[in-house]
Amino acid sequence: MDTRVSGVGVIDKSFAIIDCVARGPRSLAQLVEETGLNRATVHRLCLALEQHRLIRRSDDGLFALGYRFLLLAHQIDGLGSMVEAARPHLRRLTSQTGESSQLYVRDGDKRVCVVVAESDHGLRTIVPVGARLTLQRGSAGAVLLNQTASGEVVESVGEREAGVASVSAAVRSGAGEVIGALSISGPIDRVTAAPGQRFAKPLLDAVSRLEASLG
Amino acid sequence: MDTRVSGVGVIDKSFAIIDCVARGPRSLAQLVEETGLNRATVHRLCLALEQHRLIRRSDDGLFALGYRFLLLAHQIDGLGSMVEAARPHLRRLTSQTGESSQLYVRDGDKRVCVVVAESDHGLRTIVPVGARLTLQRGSAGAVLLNQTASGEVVESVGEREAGVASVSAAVRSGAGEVIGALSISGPIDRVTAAPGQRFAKPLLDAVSRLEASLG
DNA sequence: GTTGACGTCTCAAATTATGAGACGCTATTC
DNA sequence: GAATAGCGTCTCATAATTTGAGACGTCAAC
Repeated sequence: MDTRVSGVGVIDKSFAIIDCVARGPRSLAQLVEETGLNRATVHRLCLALEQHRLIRRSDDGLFALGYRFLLLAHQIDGLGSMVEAARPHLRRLTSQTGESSQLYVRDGDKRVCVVVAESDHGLRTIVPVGARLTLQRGSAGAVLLNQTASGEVVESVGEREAGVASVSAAVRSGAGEVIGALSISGPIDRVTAAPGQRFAKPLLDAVSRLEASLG
Repeated sequence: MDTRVSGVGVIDKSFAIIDCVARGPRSLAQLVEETGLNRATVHRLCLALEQHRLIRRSDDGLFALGYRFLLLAHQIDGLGSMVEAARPHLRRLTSQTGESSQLYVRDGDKRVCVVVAESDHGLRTIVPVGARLTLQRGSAGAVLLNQTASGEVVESVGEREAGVASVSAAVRSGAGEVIGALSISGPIDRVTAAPGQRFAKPLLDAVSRLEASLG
């Protein structure tokens, strides 16, 4: 595995190791094999990452992700409170519509899913928290590119993934800037080719309530 | 600031920078001042961390925590599903008892708070998600040290923090090993000096339901 | 117009990180 | 029971990376 990402070798190698461990607990030997790094190097970097609580040792000696990531995730500026505030609104929206809902924020030229409420259907769109998707396709992307007016929704049908349709609306701060996109998504067969028409009202209601609870 | 933690200089310096940024967005100059590192070094490490999406640049040019921590937090082995499963149980427990509840997991000689449901009281115990506390004091610590039997609760009064009392019970896996501690906590004035007597039943009920929903 | 502080960049020098190989332990095989 | 293989851990001479002084451009303040 070519571990070069940034040109700072130790950071590149360390996060190559962390990426392996993020897929599940692994032995030192497995990390050596998967990263292609020298065994002494992997060992030394694992010890250092362990001291920083980015990696931990499970009872059977395997290396696993450390809990420090949990704390760091909650320290992302402004995200913690937004996520906590948004969760009940997404649950309620999914309960009302019967379809999964997601909240996205913009990260450079991508969007990141930060809250998810999944529907009970056996067939449902799965977007895990932390997933990074393009801004170029999907209704949430257009919303986060600031291409909508307040009170307006965007729908997309089969843009990001075949058979899936979605509708999104912007979540704005008190100052009016777009801070997130709230989406409803599901299979076209169920949400129809006009999810905007079908879900605009509950979606915009949820946006209004979320904006109110953010202050 | 002495950045040495593990002896691997680049990791130590990088996480000194990340710790500063975790306290809120900062300029390069502020990071130089707070870490005591050379400006060129901070700049170079910030660019590398940015490429790894551990740091991002906000609109006004400040360095902020990157969203990759959100994804990594959700990839901590087994934690994501446990946290999702636990959340409604903690909300319900807090609703029933009127006091805040928390779920802890063990991390070496510490415990980490992974789910929180806060009560509505103006006076309530605040334990943020990600907080790391000792195993030596507090009811959850004793539980995670595997010092309790199934169906038993542990209470503590003023041990970890003056004026606060808590009661905890072990959450066990299907194989019977302790995987977490569910706690109720609040001011002594309200939860009394015998929180175990007062809350054992709803706490153990919540534990049973949580264990059932974990599989 | 001048000055100071900021972020960005370069590259010679300084320092750290690397990795080959040794070691001890444990499980497996004969 | 002995031999072997593979694991994790550790050392240190060498290789490679990282560092940081200083130059540069930009912008705001005076």
